[in-house]
Amino acid sequence: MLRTHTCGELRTDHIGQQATLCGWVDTYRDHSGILFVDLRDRYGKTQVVFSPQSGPQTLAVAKTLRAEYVIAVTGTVAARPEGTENRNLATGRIELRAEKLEVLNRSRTPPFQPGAKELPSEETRLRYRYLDLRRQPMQEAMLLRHRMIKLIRDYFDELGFVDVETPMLGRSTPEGARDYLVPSRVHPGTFFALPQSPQLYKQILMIAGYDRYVQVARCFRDEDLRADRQPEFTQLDLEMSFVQPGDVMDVIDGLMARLAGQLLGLELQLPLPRMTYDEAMQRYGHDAPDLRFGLELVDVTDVARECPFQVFRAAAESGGRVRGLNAKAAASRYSRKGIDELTQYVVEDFGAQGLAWFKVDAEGQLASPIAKNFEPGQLARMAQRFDARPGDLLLLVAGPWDLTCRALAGLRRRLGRELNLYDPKQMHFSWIVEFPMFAYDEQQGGWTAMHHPFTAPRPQDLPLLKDDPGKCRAQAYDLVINGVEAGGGTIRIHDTDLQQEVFRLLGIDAQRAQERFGFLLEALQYGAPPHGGIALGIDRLVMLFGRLDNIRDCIAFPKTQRATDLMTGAPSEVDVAQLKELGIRIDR
RNA sequence: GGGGGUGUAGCUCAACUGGUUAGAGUACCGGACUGUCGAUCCGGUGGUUGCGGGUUCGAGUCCCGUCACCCUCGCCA
Repeated sequence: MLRTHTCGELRTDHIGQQATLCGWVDTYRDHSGILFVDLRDRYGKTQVVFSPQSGPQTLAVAKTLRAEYVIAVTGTVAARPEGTENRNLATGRIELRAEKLEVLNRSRTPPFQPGAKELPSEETRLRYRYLDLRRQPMQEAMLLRHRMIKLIRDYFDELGFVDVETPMLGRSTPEGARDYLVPSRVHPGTFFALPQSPQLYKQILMIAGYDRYVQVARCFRDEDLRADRQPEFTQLDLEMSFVQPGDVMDVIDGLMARLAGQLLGLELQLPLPRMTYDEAMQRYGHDAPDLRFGLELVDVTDVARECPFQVFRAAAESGGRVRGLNAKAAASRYSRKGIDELTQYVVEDFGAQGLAWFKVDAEGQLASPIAKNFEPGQLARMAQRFDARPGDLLLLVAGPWDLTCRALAGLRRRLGRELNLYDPKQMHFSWIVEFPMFAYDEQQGGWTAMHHPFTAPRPQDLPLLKDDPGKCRAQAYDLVINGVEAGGGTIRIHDTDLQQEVFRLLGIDAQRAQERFGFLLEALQYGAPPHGGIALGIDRLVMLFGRLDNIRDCIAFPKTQRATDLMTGAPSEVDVAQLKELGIRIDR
């Protein structure tokens, strides 16, 4: 090693010792006769002092040092003179009195300094990612990620899980997300697809008898990005044989308890709370509700049906709902203009017709421009239903069930943030269970799988497959942390006949099923054990545990929202020769 | 595909309703300084106001188009 210690290591115990440090020049303070350099590596910072005692040659070279130069300094560890200690620095009681300096590498003037307070634009950070990754917050995020994955691997190893790698080059399955395709040179005109998840492979592993499988697996989905979504992401993927939903959830409960304990010092109460999908939609309008705060939805469709207010009555009479929420004590917080903004939000983002509102006056009466459209008794019933108290603000949306869910869930999330209804440091873990098997696709006019087509229905719902698929519930469970879907899983179908029946319901005819999933259908006929599993988004977990608000901040080399890499310039055009070899011609 | 935000010096930002030569901090360059730690002090360099077009006597500012980045709806089995 070129160094004897790291830049975060030296303490008063080392006083008098010779030491050699290597690192980057974080800052330098040149006083002509004496010169200070804060030398930085990922372990910390140490002050190096160059003075006439360092020798004229060394001092002269030190004067040429600039930000981000890489140097090796040898010297004596010394106590700082009284009164010059730096309490903000772990190494602040000592300094290295330089005797020898070697410039290992110079740096161009960096576009930004990793130690600076002001953060450059994210564009600049991504363009010069190697500089950004030198920043302490990024190094902490990378370290947190490393520690989390280490804990995960240890945990599953203790439980007897086997880590098996599955292929990155697989078969395209147009169901679900768009695939990233990889052309085959050997078979021109054909393509591999990068995995959206190792779903089918892990089921095959169960059939192969591996019993408990785990993998930290890279996955790819060619869909539009979000603050918590990358085209390339990492899943904790696992599968178990001979299990029921509770068995999988118990394993994850244990993992979450360990991660929360080891990484955050939080003790989780197990089992984690479990709520059905129906209850979540009823109470929060969302299948991944943020349960750090209440603000539950209230249904007043029955009142709306009788009231003269046309907007409400029409919604109620056409099978829709009128629901709303009570922003406690928020009437003064939102002016007319503020409410207009909320209205614009639900209208533009969720397609609501509008946002009805009431402010609760000092007498507990509902006041609003639309109040005249209601009879006093109806207003009183609504006030009671919302538990309206003076100073409250009631916000209501009328429309089809799923629209009221989406709009009010969005509104609830927004109000939770704007009204500081929760402590940002708080963590809430819960399960949402018993999802519907199918969702009806209005455009295509048919059933689609809510999770994926290999999901097993609840045994008691089997008759519903034929009679009323919409009511059929799956053996499915999602882990929700702070309103973020951290992962989801299901018990799988292990019976060929049932699998074929589900395919039929989804409009996947026998021939297509055979083409795409024939290998699975075949494998199911060779002694498939009952099995199920789950996949958790590791990037999201790191984001949540690190209290980051952006998934890019916990990925070393992330993509932009347009799925490009600003550092490498990927994706890029390729040589005509490469295309020719693959039998591909670009049409544009 | 839709909605919104941002784009001015290497970086972070400013520039009232359109009006003189587009400013500040920082970085950078030069000078001074032997105990600083966001060092300080003096001086200096640095601009295609993302790009293209238009309106106007005059555009960083207004209009149209376009590009990039971010947030979001759709999408993400």
